[in-house]
Amino acid sequence: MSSTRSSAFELAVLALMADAPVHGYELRQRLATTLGSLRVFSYGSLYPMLRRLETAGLIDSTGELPDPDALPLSSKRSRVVYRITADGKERLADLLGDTGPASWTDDGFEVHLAFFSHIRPETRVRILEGRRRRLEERREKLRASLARRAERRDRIDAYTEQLQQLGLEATDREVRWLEELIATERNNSPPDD
Amino acid sequence: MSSTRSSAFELAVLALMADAPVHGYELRQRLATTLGSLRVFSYGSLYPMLRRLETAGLIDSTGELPDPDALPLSSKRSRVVYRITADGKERLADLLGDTGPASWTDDGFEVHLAFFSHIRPETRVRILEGRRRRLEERREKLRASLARRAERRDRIDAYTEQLQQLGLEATDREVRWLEELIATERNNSPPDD
DNA sequence: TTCGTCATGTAATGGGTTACATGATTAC
DNA sequence: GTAATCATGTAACCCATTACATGACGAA
Repeated sequence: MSSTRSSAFELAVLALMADAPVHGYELRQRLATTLGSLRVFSYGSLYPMLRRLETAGLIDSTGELPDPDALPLSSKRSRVVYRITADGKERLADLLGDTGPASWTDDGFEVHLAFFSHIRPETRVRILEGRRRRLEERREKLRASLARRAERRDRIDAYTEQLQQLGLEATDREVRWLEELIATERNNSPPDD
Repeated sequence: MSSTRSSAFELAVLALMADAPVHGYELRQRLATTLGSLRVFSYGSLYPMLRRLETAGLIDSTGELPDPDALPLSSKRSRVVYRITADGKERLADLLGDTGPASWTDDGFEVHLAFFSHIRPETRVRILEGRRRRLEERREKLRASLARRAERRDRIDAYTEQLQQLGLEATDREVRWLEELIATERNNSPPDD
């Protein structure tokens, strides 16, 4: 219910807050480094989002000071520090476990992956497989389209065909990439490390 | 001036209309087939867009009947048929020639490519090179990020690293794809055919 | 003292979607 | 006659961005 699909954003915020309490400004920096250029959120969307989350009881800002000591930037600047609540943690778990109806263009998967370490291994495999299924569907559509073109039953532009060819290769590569990740995951170890 | 970045949409509409007069409903079908799943526009955005274009004098709807004869679906259904104006053609030429500040995530390039046959060969090369430059920048950023990680100066998630690795490969492949297209274009012939 | 950056927010705008409303025509 | 699809539109909403407004603090 009420799953307003800014959920990737919400997921990222809650996940970062689950590690440690943060204030808005810091949160944005961390989002930028964690998500890379996957997605950049402006303050104009971040602060209203924090409001929403607090109203929903998923985070709260009552405790004002984040780290009393051991802080090099010990400043008394006005900050609003948020921490995740019990409800928020539940919501986070839901979001993390949800593969969603996400189409292959959604950055939902990428954001998910950025917080994969927060997820139980079985769930990880489920999510990876979901992504693979969607990519396989796309791959089939592209193959079908290219095949129709080859049979001259369809008239698409030569440039569009090149684009589809590139898309097909990329999709195929990502499917194989996912299969490697799934295999590694089933082997019970995260990639690398 | 006033380049409200729904220009990819505008470009597609004007380009299709430059081929032949169309009405809104048909336009949407054609957009869907021409652009594939690149981008799908709903009527809720298409009809207002047609209004805007007409107000701007880029298209006009005075001539109501598109094809008096030679029409299998000869129906008297109420239609508003639009044709491109002289101003509209000018605008289209501008849009087609513009590579824009488009970031690598923009679908502007893909839409452009879908109408590449409308563009003069030299301009095509310019656009392809622009895209290549942006991709090369992205490639360098990804390489730098991965290198930092390798030197342990940066701590990014293992999954994120995998994602960056995939992104790097995809970017690299697209650069090479572009180089082939550019070479073919310099050879003065469109790909395939 | 002035500039950068920390820090929080609001208002206006952009660019789109879904759902709704309406009705004619065609195929079964 | 009834369902699909052709055809045009509007209203409500969603999600996010840019630009603006404000102000404190630290460093040059």
